[in-house]
Amino acid sequence: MKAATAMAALRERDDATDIAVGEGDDRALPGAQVVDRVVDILETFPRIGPELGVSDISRALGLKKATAHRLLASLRRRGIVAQDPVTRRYRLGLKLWELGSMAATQVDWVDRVKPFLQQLTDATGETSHLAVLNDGQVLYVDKVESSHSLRMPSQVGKRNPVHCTGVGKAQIAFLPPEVLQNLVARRGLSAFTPRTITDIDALQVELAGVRERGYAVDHEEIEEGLVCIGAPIRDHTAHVVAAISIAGPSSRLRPETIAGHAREVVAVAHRMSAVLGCPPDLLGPAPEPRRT
Amino acid sequence: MKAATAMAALRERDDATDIAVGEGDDRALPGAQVVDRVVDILETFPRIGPELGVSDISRALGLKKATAHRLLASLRRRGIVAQDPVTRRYRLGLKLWELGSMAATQVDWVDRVKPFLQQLTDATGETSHLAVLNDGQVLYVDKVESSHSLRMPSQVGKRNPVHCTGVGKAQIAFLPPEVLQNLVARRGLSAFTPRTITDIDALQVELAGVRERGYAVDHEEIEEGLVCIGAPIRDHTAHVVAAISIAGPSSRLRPETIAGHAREVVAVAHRMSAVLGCPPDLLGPAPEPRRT
DNA sequence: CTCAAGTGCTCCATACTGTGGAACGACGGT
DNA sequence: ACCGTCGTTCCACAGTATGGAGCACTTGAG
Repeated sequence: MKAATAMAALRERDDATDIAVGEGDDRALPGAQVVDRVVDILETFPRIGPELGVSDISRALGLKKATAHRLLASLRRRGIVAQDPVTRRYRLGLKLWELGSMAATQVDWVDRVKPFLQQLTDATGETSHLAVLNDGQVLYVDKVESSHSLRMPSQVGKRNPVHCTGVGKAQIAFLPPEVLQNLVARRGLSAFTPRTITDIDALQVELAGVRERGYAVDHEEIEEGLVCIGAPIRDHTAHVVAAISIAGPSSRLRPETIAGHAREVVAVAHRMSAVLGCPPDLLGPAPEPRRT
Repeated sequence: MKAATAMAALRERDDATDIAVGEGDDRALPGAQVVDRVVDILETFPRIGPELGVSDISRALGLKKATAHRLLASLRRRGIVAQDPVTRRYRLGLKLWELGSMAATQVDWVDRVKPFLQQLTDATGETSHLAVLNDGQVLYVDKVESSHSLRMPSQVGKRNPVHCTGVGKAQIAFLPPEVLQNLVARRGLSAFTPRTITDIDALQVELAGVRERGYAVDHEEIEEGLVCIGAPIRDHTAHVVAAISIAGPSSRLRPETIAGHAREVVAVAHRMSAVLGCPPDLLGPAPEPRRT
């Protein structure tokens, strides 16, 4: 039952919004204006900068300065945003972080699979990520840094497109076809590098390969020199609820070493799925274990 | 400069609200009603339960069902809350977690000191915590679990009183006297166990000891059988900005072993302070290093 | 099965609430 | 001293959120 609610939590907007035809539905329903503006303000901080003044926000959102100030003052009183006492500029507050961490613990399985991430980094020596599908993008939930000096900046809380990431392809490969169509229609297939897959048919072929192998590879499709290997995690109903990946420079994750690393990724993913109660026979393809 | 903003971010409401005489200041300023109601709704989830219906919330907050529904619908549209497609009940959404994690990365030093927490747990074998002072309470920002089977439940994102925790006492010991007075006046000194310090004068004596030793000990003051050893972390201006602690059962953290463990805690805290640019001569008392 | 009490949700006239133009004092840079 | 910009305050207006009433539906007891 816990897993059932966990699964529901995952699909969130993917069930509600992705399947729905449009997404910019009835925007002007009553009670929405202030709420929308508040959320807009909060989303401005990640977008523009970590520390913003009233004027910055009013300019970025087209609000009057007085309005922006009033909303910010209300949010400050509640600790949602904080104000630097000397510069008088605002930043996101710790109360917001507190609420956010409560949201995370509600997705109860996250805590249960986190320990395995460390195993993955230990086994491969590369940075590993845990990500879920949310609102048509992948959202990085946790990571364990590689000990190598060459590594990526922090990604926890960040979003990325699904079609050019290991964790993305590992998850969308198992979506119902019409949901995938909808997702692509809404988010598009933007190119980030020459190797990004921008054609829907090519993507379908790629995803068929993912289903067959049980893991997904991102060959510098979102960033030059960055290679990822991702594998899906399934809950007790065998639905894909998240994905893990390792990420490293193409100099370390070379074509001839990828299969070996993928074995580790899939092995850890299967262990996570088992913890979530996934029946062993529904785990999906497992590469033959390393001979010892 | 990064450290300067980091410091400001810490003190947030402690400068703004704690020092101010009252805290329930001008509540009825315009633009506040909807914002307050929205924050009230969000805070209801941690307080009542992780999954609430419209009626639950309207009852808990005294809102009309229609109002609660309208606000929840607005929040859902933005992903701040999510709705289970079958039970139609609401829970905190991943967008909130996303925003919260952005708030955390804005306190940029957190990422810089996190690696040291693992060192502390490795050295002591106990669960270690990183916490900041916020709104007159300690807020747990990160933790590394002990490998022991006997351990505490997840505390990240949770709040605790300052007067009966290692991380709390380690921080309030270095507050300006009037700020401490204010804090105690607002939060009180509630008793959780027979050993909780509930007298302000006794607390002052205890805190003087903390300043002298450079670390704070919680001897089952918040929970029977739970012992914590905390030490402060200072930024480049030598201000205390956070604290770390180890926590374990009184059976493992016995009186005769505490001094030894405290050495480790203080050593790691000093290492963290050094990373934040604290001048070595302002680190505070350092117990003589272990002889090798 | 029936009924009643519960749920989440919708509608709409009312009036309360948030809006934004204008103005203020305070900085910080020319 | 100037000017531009900052965050902040004020207040009349009107646009917006409010909540009572009622909807369709599920749940559980009789």
